[in-house]
Amino acid sequence: MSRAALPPAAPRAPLSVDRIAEAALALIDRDGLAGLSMRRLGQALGVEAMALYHHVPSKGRLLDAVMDRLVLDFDLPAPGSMPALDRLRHGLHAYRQIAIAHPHAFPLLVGRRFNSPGAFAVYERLLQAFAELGLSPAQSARWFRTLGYFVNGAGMADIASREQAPDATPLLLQRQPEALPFPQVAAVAPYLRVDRLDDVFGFGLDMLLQALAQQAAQGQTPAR
Amino acid sequence: MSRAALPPAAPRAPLSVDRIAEAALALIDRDGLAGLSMRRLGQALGVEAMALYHHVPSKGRLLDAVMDRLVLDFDLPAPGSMPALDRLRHGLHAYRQIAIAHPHAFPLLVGRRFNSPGAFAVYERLLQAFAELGLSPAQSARWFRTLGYFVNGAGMADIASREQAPDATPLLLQRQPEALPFPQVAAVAPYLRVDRLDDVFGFGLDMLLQALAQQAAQGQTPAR
DNA sequence: ACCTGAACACCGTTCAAGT
DNA sequence: ACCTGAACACCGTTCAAGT
Repeated sequence: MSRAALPPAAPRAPLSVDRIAEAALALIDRDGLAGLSMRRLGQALGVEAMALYHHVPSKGRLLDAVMDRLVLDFDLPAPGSMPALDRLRHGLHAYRQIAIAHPHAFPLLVGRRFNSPGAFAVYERLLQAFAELGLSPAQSARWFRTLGYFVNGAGMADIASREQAPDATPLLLQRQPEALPFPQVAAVAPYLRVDRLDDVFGFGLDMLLQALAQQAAQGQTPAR
Repeated sequence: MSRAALPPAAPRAPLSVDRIAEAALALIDRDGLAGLSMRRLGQALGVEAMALYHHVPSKGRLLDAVMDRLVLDFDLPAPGSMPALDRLRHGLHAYRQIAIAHPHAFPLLVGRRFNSPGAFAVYERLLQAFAELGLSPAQSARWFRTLGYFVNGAGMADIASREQAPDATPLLLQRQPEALPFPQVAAVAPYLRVDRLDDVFGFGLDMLLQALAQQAAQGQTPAR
């Protein structure tokens, strides 16, 4: 019924927040957010569920730890490595890849407040790029949020479009869009398909970064 | 223990999907998404939980019905009422208000696929505005998604920034930002506060609608 | 210090039964 | 046709106990 005890020569690695978070992410990736329970996580780690509470005070804080783990995949180039605008473009594409690589975990980044030191380190790099472009703190805040809104919304849409949840509504859009009583929707539907999501993301991001560059140039060379 | 039976003169209103969805939304608004259970919803409707399954096949489909109810608040002006760009601006501001009015339910709109007839009717109106501006179907799809990413991301950030969930991480940003070891974050933090969210949303939306107008004008008057 | 095991107050959903 | 009640297989978390 239970597995044979390991020999003392290979003792079980001790629990730690990092090890727990890593296992939690793996479980979420495999079974979805709803598939993560303290009991199943304990099982995956070879331990009773209640043992986890010695390292993590609640499931909420465990999810925060998973976010900290996730943000490590946010590959935002360091200042000096390339021009600021390229760093932003590269970084935001990498951020979207988190949504694609971890579709069940990504909503945590969007829906939960994220104020850990690791998160702040990423924010700092983003804001360095804005400052390098000559934006004021007020303008930096606006662009920080605007770009964040875009990439978070894009990631969520990527997930909602791709995911075939067992209770999801049927995908009316993917087949026979011409049968719909909505002519505009029917005409546009082919361009809303999942295989166009890369194109759309690149388009929207370029649109925003162009406007950002334009505004930065204006700020450095005041009109008149 | 149980409430007295109502007299036959005032028979309990019969259940219906709409009545169930309305009660579910009220429950979500009051107690959060996690506070919605079939048992508690039944209780709110004066009925056993299992009675709900005669009108709704699963909790997933119930959530779809709540989305259908929510989208009724999406006040997107009809064609002819005002210029296309103003309709878009008005509609997208109204959409954000859904996030602010129903912070616990809004994530459903962002995270779940939304292909009901009511949703298509809204999509149709949005796409009519793009067509009126002279966008091709391919361009309409790009702008439809780009604007959708922005408003969905903005709504989620509005919620995450405001909500004081019991297990949320502390709000390092709101107080003593100058104590952080991240100079750029410290400088920008005052402009990231909750009381600046209206300003940020207006800014980002204007940025996007400007780019959209610019592109529409180019499309109608081919260069050279 | 770290982990276990029982218990509490919940879940969504199935099923057989009532009217 | 519509609703009930018991049951099944789960939850997060508390608490007292073990080592």
